[in-house]
Amino acid sequence: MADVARRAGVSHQTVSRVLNDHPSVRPETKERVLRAIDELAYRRNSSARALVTRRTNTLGVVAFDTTLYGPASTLFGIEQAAREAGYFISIVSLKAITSKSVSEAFDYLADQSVDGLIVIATQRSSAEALTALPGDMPIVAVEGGEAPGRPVVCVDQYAGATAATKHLLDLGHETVWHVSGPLDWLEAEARLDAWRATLEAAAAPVPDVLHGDWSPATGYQAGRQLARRHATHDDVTAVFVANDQMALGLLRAFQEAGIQVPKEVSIVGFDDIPEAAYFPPPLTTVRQDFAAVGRDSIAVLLDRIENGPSDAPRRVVAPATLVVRASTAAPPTN
Amino acid sequence: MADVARRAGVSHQTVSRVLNDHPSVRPETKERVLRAIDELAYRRNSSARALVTRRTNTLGVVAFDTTLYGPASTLFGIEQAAREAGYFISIVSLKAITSKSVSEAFDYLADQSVDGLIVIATQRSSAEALTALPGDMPIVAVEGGEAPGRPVVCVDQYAGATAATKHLLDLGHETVWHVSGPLDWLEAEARLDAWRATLEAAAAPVPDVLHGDWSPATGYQAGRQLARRHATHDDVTAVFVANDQMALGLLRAFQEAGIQVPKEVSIVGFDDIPEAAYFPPPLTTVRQDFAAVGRDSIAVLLDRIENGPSDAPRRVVAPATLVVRASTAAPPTN
DNA sequence: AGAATAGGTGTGAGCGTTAACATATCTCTA
DNA sequence: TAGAGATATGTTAACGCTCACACCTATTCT
Repeated sequence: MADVARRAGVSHQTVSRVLNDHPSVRPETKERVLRAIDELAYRRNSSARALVTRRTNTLGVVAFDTTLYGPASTLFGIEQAAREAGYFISIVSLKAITSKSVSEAFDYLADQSVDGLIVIATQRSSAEALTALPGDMPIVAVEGGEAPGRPVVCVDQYAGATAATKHLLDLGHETVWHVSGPLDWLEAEARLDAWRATLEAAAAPVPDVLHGDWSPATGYQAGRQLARRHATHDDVTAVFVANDQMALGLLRAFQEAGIQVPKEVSIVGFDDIPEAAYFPPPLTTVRQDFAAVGRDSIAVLLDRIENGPSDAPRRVVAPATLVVRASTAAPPTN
Repeated sequence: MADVARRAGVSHQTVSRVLNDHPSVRPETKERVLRAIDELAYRRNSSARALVTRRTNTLGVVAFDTTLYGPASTLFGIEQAAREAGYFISIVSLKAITSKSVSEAFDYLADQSVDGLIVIATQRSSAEALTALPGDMPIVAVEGGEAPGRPVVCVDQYAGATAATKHLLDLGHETVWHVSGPLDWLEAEARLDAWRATLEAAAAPVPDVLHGDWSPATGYQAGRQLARRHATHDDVTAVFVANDQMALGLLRAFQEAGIQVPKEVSIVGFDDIPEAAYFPPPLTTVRQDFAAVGRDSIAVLLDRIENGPSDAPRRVVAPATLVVRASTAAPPTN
């Protein structure tokens, strides 16, 4: 910086002013400084800057299983939004979410002096871990349920699951079965709750819930169970599956059992992964607006960083929309 | 730090020594300092440290379309390995890879003073952009072809594609068709080359190549073309598809055309995405060891950072293994 | 015309850490 | 027991930047 100042014939402070767009620098001087910067390929030292401003311009993100479509998309959205806002993103991708691993991740990122933290708190345990974190760092929970005192940004799981269930009821199905995700996931719980509430509101019977772990394998198992039931009873005509991957497993199990979708049984998934449109048959599912989640979470976090903690607990909800394809139809008329 | 020193009754330098595991500190003193650190919940300022050591302990990663399974998995592997090595990871996820966007990403990360850079250079253009980057920063290319002068870490695409093609030939197929990825992707090119070379080595005819863009949609289109060919000619019995998502599109097209897999036509994919085992039918495919790629790329990069640029251009290759499932069988005997 | 104001620029200090050197204490050997 | 060497600790000076303030020049107002 001293070199630049010398070359431009000004003081280091003026160089600093140019770098920070300070208003009171003569255009001519500014021009001269910029030229010097360019000629010397000068780059300001971010560490020195961070040392004095006490701001690293870096945001930490704690995520879990980022190879799944949902988390990966959320992460992507966050990264885009952060970069647009001029912030760097430092990521910790956890293999398991426990109170311990989350607080380790917190320590790790705090050591890096991040300005704020986004925790993709998909699981109940992580939402709990969140409340245990020191309170002086701005934190936003993404997909977290009620993290007391922390702002939360999430997709409207409830509305999405309601739309899915309602779609099936509206087609004329007596009731809708449900294959849920692991119940320690808040999303799984929200989808389950919405499904049940929608059935109850329609005075439809509420069948037993089948449980999976998001994987196609468990969807397949659930599918086999439902196929057996289909063979003996006659009341399985519609299934709302908590994500697309499990829905794929279900489709496979039904195919093996000779059950036609959607002629005999209708299926709705959740996520709208890129493959969903090419499932056999193309899957009716619920699409989540991950880009909006990314934008909103960054916006809320930056607000917290700049204006300090707000008293009003915020909860920002991104839309989820039903995408109707070929896996749903009216029930068979016996 | 001064507070800690005062509380422990030592100088700030001794505190620094304890923090950096300097050998010559009396255990008793160390104990006292550690207690003071703990009591005051002291955290060393990473910016100040970076300022004087000229090391930020941060690695930059430039990636592209991180919602795809491959890049997301690679990223995950890199993050795990970096954290294990005590480094932070700062990510830039590009929407498009051009020479311009890569060099912008470089500037962005250079402004953050990263100690080194990993570029997931899946596309030819990014591999080229790589060579244009300033030479004073340690850089490792992941999945890049020959980035002159830069070390490269990649999956053995060639061996994987060879195994896939050979598997089909060994089953008795006269030849193997190929649906490639976009040819500006180095992986697509390597898989194509390996496929062609394997056919030629076996003196099998080399059919025209069909082209897709990795998406199920283009796989579907390719599948329709092949289904038409299947109806008129009789020479489509085996297809090697450059990734699993396109293979899904193919399966769908074949199903619509009434072509049975694997009875009439065998299909092999590439990637082994989690869904692949539940495709109709379960897909024979090639699995890539992304964790190894992550580990290796970090290892090579840290080597460069610590020992300076080496004269020997390195190329580290991670294994790809064929996973045989139910989408491949011997050709029909007419 | 003189004073008040605003715009443009320079000076010095300090952010919290580590490196280099200086100093004090201990241990071992001749 | 003296003195060399190792061990343990303290002192001072950077690292490269921004902040607070001081200063100087124009311009405007009374």
